[in-house]
Amino acid sequence: MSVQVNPRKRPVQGRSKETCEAILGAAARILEERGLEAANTNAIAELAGVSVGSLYQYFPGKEAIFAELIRREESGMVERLEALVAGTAGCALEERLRLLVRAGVEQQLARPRLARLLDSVEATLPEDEALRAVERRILDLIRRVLRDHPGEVRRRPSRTTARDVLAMVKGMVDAAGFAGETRPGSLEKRVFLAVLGYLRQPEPRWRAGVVVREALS
Amino acid sequence: MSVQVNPRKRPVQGRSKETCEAILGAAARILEERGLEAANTNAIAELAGVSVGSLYQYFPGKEAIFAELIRREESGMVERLEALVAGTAGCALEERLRLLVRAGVEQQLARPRLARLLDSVEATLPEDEALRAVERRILDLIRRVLRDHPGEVRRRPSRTTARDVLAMVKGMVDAAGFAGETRPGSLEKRVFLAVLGYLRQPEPRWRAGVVVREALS
DNA sequence: GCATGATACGAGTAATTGCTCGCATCCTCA
DNA sequence: TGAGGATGCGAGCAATTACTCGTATCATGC
Repeated sequence: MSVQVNPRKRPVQGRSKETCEAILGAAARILEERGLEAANTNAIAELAGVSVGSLYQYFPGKEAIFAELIRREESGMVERLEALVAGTAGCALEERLRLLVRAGVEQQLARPRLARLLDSVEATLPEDEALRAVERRILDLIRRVLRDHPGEVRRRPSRTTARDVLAMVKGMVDAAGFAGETRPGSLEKRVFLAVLGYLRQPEPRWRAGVVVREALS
Repeated sequence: MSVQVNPRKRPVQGRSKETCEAILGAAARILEERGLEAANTNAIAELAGVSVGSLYQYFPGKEAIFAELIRREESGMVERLEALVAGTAGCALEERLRLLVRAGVEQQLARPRLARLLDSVEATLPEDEALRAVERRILDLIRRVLRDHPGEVRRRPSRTTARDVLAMVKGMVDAAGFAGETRPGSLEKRVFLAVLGYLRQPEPRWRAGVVVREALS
């Protein structure tokens, strides 16, 4: 019943490493070119130029392949972001946010369809502690930046705020990729504005008595 | 090869309407409770209490069922939103946005997993003119609201701005639903702040000479 | 009530997909 | 160099899934 998402056996020789890479690369290409339904083990093995037997030697099933792709994508991302945060410790909030946004946009726009699909596949996979840890690191990193500039931000540096920021970035970038935007410049600027706007927007002051009559019958 | 997403035959008698509804309801429940992989035609028919033969009488395949679910969801949404915009013609921008956000949040949070899955399924379906039309109506509606309050918004009322707003709302609400948020109040407020912040955030003034040294080796 | 079309049924078939296993080949190291 | 482990192979079986079709039942108009 339950789905196994961990690799079955670690490759030790050089050629088996290549086999694994070929499998992962083929899975990625099929996902982005033909979609999730087309990404079955036979098709992956064939495009990889490898037999199904070899595939199953290293992965217990296609979910494990997807999971490995996600792990690589996410951990590459988080390491880039953490280096960025560490390397801009003295910089202004706007500069740091701009760089973080740029990294996120570039990552997601490099292979938009693949990134989008991996995101949605991730939601269907069983809980993976390694992935949860990476997710936490990203959220913590956002909170750290917010905490470094207390006077400039009106949102609390909570997990919720971090999740909101991450979600709006992902949402906007995914939509842009889907709509065919490929030049990162304009998108990056808009995402940056959105993030900054959310963090700086003051709580609205309720003018007493302003109640909207229900607009629907 | 290509996938047919239009219904095969319109039900004319009452009982066949019920059959169709049962099929659509069962498909929705399987999607939200067991995920996309489990939503095959046999399972849908069984849960609907209907034979596969009956299912295929009205839908050429499972994709057509999903497409119908999406069409209903989207067109229900767009009609609610359009009524809202029309009914608040004289109101302040903030009130109108708040109501729009509320409608979106409530819709998506009513059955978060289903809404999320339908969104990702939609991306894999072939182009459907009816769905593109609904999408356009939503974007136009956002642009109309922006145009109604020219002095209060710093973004152009373009398709891109509308897409950005829609994407950040969807992104935030999806993430919140996935994280287990069920109370709409707090989420609604944060999404509202994000939208307002994006629309009002001024373009940053570049202080000349502020260039960030590359933070990575 | 009966003729006709609409609706429902579900066993059964074709196609797809997941996965195994026995055997061939390659690599490493003593 | 040869023994043993690592790697690769792919035919083929089992399980799943999509879908059809002959038959039975129901609804409606006459």
